[in-house]
Amino acid sequence: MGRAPCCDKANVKRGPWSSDEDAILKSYIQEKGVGGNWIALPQKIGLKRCGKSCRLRWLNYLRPNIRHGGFSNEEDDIICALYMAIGSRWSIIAAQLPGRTDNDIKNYWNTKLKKKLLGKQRKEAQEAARRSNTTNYATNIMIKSENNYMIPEATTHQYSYWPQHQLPMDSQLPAQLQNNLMNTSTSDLRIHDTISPIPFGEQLYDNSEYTNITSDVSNYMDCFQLPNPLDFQGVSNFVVNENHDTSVYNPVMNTVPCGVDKVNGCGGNDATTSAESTISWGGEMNSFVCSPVNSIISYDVDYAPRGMCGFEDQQPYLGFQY
DNA sequence: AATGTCCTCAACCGCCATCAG
DNA sequence: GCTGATGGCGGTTGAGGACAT
Repeated sequence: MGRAPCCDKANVKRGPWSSDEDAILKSYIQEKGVGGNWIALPQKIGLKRCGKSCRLRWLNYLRPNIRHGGFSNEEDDIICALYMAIGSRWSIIAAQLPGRTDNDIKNYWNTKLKKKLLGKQRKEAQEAARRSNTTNYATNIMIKSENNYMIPEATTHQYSYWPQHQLPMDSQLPAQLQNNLMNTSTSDLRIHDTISPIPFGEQLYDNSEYTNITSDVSNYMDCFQLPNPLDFQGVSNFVVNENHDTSVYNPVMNTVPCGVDKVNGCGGNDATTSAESTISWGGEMNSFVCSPVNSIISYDVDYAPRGMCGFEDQQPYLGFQY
């Protein structure tokens, strides 16, 4: 037996709101507030609407200071960066864009931004294919470009994307890691010893229950104003960039903290957590870490998202450092 | 002008989390 | 701890407008 509906569907009006209905709802809420009960509200003010519908109408349209349409390039960047980091958690993304609603951002992404980025990616992929001197650091390395987001097309219903940048091999990459990367085949790179020690991280792989990195993860979560760090209960195996000041996280400045995924029991249905499905893992991932965007190294082992480090079948993916 | 197709976005649906009793 | 009510959210739908033929 399913749940009882929140309202009597036969006796509620559906479809677009009239200006009269808007006026009634708006004036009441502005004067008296919601009163903590959306379900009871429509009856109280004489609207033949479902309480949920009232709530949606208020939040997405009638609420003061709502902006519609006309997304700026800066907003595009923020949406892209956040989508990249946390996936389709529109409410969190909306919280970073004053005046924008999650519904608006979701619509904007689905109808425009995704296509825009895909188109750009196709173009760049074609250009890159023409360049015979493209440098591959690994057999599955992604095509590089400058300062652009890219969306892997071989994803399912959602897209991941990642800004692509030239690997700063000469100056920023620690010498040992440079050697490891240049002298190691792709398959070897899946052995975590190859990329150990991690220059900035504390612990690449530890199958123990938790690590002291969990608190750092919580800090990252705070950056995104995630309401409940326990969503990420079980997170461990994290590489944390100690030089990355989470307090100044700014998508526009290309500093992306990390995303997380549940660690244990990641397979099967559990593998469809928001972050994971969004990023479209190729395999079962235990965790991942994003490095600052402007110094990504792009590997794509088993379709792992680029510029990240993860674990599959208890084996770490290759790294991403700079 | 008529028709078909595509696009946009407001609104709905259903699931999950939270909370009170 | 259990249950039902409610809130919150992401995915999806479909009406209507824009555009193409």
